[in-house]
Amino acid sequence: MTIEVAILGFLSYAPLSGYDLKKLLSQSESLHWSGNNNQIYRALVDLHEKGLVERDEEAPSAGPARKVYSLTEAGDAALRDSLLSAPELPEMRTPMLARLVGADTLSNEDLDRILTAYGDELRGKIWALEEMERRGDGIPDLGSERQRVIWQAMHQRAIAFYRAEMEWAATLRWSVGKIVGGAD
Amino acid sequence: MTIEVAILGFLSYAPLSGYDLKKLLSQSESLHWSGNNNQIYRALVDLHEKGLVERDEEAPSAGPARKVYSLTEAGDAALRDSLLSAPELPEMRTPMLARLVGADTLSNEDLDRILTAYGDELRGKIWALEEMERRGDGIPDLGSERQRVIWQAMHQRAIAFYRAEMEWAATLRWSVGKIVGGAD
DNA sequence: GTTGCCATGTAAGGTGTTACATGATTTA
DNA sequence: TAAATCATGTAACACCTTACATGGCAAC
Repeated sequence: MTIEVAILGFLSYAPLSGYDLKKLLSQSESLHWSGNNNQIYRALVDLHEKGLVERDEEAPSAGPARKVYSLTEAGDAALRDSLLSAPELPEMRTPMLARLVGADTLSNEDLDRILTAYGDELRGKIWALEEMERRGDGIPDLGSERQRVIWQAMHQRAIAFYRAEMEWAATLRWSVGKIVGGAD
Repeated sequence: MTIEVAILGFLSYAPLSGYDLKKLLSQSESLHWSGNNNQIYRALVDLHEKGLVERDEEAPSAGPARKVYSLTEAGDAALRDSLLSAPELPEMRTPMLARLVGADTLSNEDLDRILTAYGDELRGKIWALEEMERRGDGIPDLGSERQRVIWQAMHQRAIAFYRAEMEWAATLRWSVGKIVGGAD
């Protein structure tokens, strides 16, 4: 379970509440997590049952009750184990590719329009991510200098992914445009 | 539902059975589909109930029974609609990024080892995809010349994705190696 | 006094995977 | 005769998302 690894990772810096984790996870673009609660609170219950995290219930003098989680020794070991286990390959999910299966039903104009719209959408996303970077948003302020390099690289990876997709769409648009030379 | 779009797309070329579709879908790397049956046969039932496909049951003189599906007019319209609707952004799922959240618990050596192993894994994947390409595998033999350019581009996109990830891992390895200059 | 943030959780459902189950035909 | 391919389907479960539900505190 990939979210559990991320949670254990974050807890390796400091004890955190579910709410804290939710913010950290949804903040970070490259973790591409929707920000839903269901998953996180259930993952924490699960990790607690497995003895990988400890729960500390704060009875607050002011503000809402918080449950603060921290790594146990077993949790620390489990984190190391999953970091050192055989790496999993990444995957891309691009609905556009599924759409293009049926592209032969489209006129050249429509196909061009679609690829252009896709490129525009991607440009917007890239712009937003670059803007985040400029503001220092989306990059957790946790860990060593080495780790800060890693956070940066993760963010860069997300940007590069969208940029590659944008360039791919532009190239494809050019290729299919060239074939028919304006026919249709 | 992204798989339904792909199915409608394939059916726009010719009537096909569930088995045919299964082969086409799992063949194509960029559609990144596991090849499971559950999904596909249920999707076909679903599309049939919605009136988007027609089912033709072949009573065969030899061989097993086949149910051959073809697009209805409504199906054709639905396909066009989904192609022309607002494009969805792609996503990458990279478990490695989730792992790297906890990278600060690792020594420089271990981190280096992990990134190296990841790069090797990616290299293997890229090699396999390039091999497929050389053999003309993984690219459906369907549609116009324009469409063949699209199939090619889809395959190229998958390769480029893994290659970008491999280069990213190498760069990160170099960056973190530089920071500490061999310390630990 | 209403909006926004802190903080916890649940319900329902969509999407996808692995594995199971069956049986005929073709190829080595 | 054993293995691969053709062909259909089901069961169980993992993962992830949207939306719902509740309540206190802070700021404007």
